[in-house]
Amino acid sequence: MPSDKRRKDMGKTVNKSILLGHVGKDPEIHVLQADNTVANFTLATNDIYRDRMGESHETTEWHNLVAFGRTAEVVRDYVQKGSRIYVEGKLRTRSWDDRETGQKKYRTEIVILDLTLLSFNNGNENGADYSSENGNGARQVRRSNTQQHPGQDYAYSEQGGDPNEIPF
Amino acid sequence: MPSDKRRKDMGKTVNKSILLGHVGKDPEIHVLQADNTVANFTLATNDIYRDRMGESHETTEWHNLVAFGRTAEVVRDYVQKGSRIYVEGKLRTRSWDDRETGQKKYRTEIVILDLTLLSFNNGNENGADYSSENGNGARQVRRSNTQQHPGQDYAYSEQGGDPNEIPF
Amino acid sequence: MPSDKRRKDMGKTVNKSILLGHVGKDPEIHVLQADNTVANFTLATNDIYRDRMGESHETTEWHNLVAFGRTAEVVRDYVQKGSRIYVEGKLRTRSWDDRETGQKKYRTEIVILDLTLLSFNNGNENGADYSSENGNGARQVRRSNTQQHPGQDYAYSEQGGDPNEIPF
Amino acid sequence: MPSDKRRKDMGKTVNKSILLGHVGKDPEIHVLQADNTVANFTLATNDIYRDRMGESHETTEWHNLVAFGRTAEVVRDYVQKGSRIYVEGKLRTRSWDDRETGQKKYRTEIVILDLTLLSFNNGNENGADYSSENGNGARQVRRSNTQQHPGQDYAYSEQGGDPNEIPF
DNA sequence: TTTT
DNA sequence: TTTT
Repeated sequence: MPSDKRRKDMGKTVNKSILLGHVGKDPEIHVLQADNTVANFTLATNDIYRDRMGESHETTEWHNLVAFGRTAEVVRDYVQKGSRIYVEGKLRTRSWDDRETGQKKYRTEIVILDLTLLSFNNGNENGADYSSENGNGARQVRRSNTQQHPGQDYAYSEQGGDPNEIPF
Repeated sequence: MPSDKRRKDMGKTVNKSILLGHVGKDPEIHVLQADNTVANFTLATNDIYRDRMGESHETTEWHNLVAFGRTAEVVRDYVQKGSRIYVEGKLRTRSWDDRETGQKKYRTEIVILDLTLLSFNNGNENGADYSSENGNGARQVRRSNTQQHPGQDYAYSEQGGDPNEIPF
Repeated sequence: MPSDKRRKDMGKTVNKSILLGHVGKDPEIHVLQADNTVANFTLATNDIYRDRMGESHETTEWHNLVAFGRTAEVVRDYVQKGSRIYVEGKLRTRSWDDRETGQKKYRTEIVILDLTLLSFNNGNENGADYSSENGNGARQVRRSNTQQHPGQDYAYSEQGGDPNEIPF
Repeated sequence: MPSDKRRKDMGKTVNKSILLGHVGKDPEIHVLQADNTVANFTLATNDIYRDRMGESHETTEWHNLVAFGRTAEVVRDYVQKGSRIYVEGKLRTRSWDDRETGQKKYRTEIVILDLTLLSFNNGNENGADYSSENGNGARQVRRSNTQQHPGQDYAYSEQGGDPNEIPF
C-alpha cells in the first residue's frame, strides 16, 4: 500500500447528516438528462426547548433536501407533502452572486444518500394510495419550469451527468 | 402516561449532524452574558468524486459551527485554526432581511452538542501547548466587536441566557 | 480551564448506534425500584446483499435493546411486537460466567438514549389504540418472574438506581 | 417504478454504528482467499457516569471490529494497538453451538464500512513511523493460525468470497 | 479558511 | 421473533 494511500486515510473527513421528519411540500422534480433526475424538497424537524422562565417552546427547523438519480425517482414516486421520511446524507452549501444586488448568497442542502419511507399516507384527508391505481405507485412527474430554488439568478443547467458536476 | 405524551413521541423528529474535519480559522468568541459564551468557527470536510471522464476530483465543503456555554469554553481554550475535531450537533438555519437590499438571507449552522478534540497541535510551527503555560490551558479570549457573521445587518444581542433564545 | 479538562476532551470517545426497524416481540418490563423501570426487547433490521453468483439475499439481524427510566415507560406503554421504531443509543456488552459450564458468556445490547415511535398500529389485526381507552395509553405492565435474558445463571438485582449500576 | 419497489422502500431499515476510540491490540489478519482479507480487532470507548452518591466513574466498553477486503488491508497496514480511529459500520451477531457444552454462544461485531485514521503514532514509546521505513507504510502481515475469536469451536472457512457469505 |  |  503506497504511503500516498495512508496520507489519504489520515486526512479523511466525515460529513454526515441524519434527519427524520415530515416533508413540507410536494417535491420539485427536474430531469436534467436521461438517467439524471433531481428532486428538491423541504423537510421539517422540531426542536423543543425551555426558556429562562422554564416554559417549554417548540420551533420548527426547515431543511433543504436534494436527491439525484435513482433516489430522486423514489422521491418522485413516493414522497409528497406530509410524508414522514428518514434520510441520511451529506451537507453541501452552494453560493452564487445575486443578479440584482451582486451580493453573495448561500444555500445549504442535504444531499440524500439513503432514504427510508416511514408513511404510506400522503397527509391528505383522502389518503389516496398511489400504488393501487395503476399498479406501480407512480404519480405524474412534474417538470416545473419556474425557477424557485436559490433565487431568481439561478438556473438549472439541465445537462449535468454526475451529481457532483451539477452546479447546485 | 397521557395520550398527549404518546402523540409527542409519535411526532418526534431527528436532526443530527456528524462532522469530522479541520478548523479553518481561529474561533470567534463572544461573551453574551455571564455563563453564556458563544464560539463561532468553520470546519472543512473533503469530498472526492469522479467526473464523467473517470477523473478524480476533490472539493472542500465549509461548515459554519457554533457552540454555546461550556462547549464554547472548550472551543475557546483548545480549538484553533488547523485543529482536527469530531463534532455532533444539529442543523439550524437563521434568516434575516438584509439591511441594504431588503432581501431575505439565510445562514445554516451546526449547533455543537458534542465535541471531541483529535489533535493536540495547533497547526502553528511552534506547537505551543497552551495547557502547560499557566496550568489552565486558556488562551486569551477575543471579544471581537466587529460584526462579521450573517452580514452587516446582524447584531449579537449579548444578553441571551438559553442557547435557544439567542437570535442567531 | 484545567489542563486536566483538556486531557479529558482529547481522550473523548464516541459510542453511538442508530437503528430503525421492527420490534420482534412485546417488551419485557421490569420494575427494579421506584422510578427505575427497565424494558428489554429485540429489534430486527434487514440486510440485502449479493452472493458471488450475483443473486440477491436478505438476512435479518436481531438486536437486543434495553431502556431505563422514563424511556422504559414509553416502551412499556407504546412499543409492542411489530412496532416500527427509530432508536439512538450506545453499545454495551455484559459478561458473566455460565453457572453450568463455567464458560464466559457475552451479551451485547443497545442502551436506548433516544426513541421515536414510527407506527401507531400494534401489528394486531384489531389495531387497538391504547391511548383512547382510558386516556393514558397504558397497557398492563408485565412483571415477569421468569429469568430469560442472559441465561439461567443471571438474576435481576431489582434494586439498582442508576442505569450504569445495573448489572446487565 | 413497480409497487414491489415501494414496498421495499417502506420496509427499509437502518443498522448503523459510529465509534471513535483506541485500538486494544494489534489486529488479527486472515487471508481467506485472493482479494479477501479479513481484519479482526478490538476498540475501546469510555463511558463516564455518576453513581447514586454523585461520584463520577468511568467504564471501558470493548467492541469487536471486523473489516473485509480493501478496508481490511488499510487496517493491516496502518492500524495497531493504541491507534485512534473513527469507524462507521453495522452491527452483526454471529451465533454457534459451543463444541464442549453444546450451548448457544453469541458474538456481536461491528462490520466496518468506513474507517478514518486519527493518529499516526502507534502507542509504542518508540513512535516508529512505518511509512518511512520502506516507503509504503506496510508492516508484516501476520497470518495467525491460532483460532481465538468466537471460541475454540470456531474455525475460519478461509474460502469465502463475499463478506456476506463468510460464516462469521 | 483546513487537512492529506 | 419483526417488516416489506
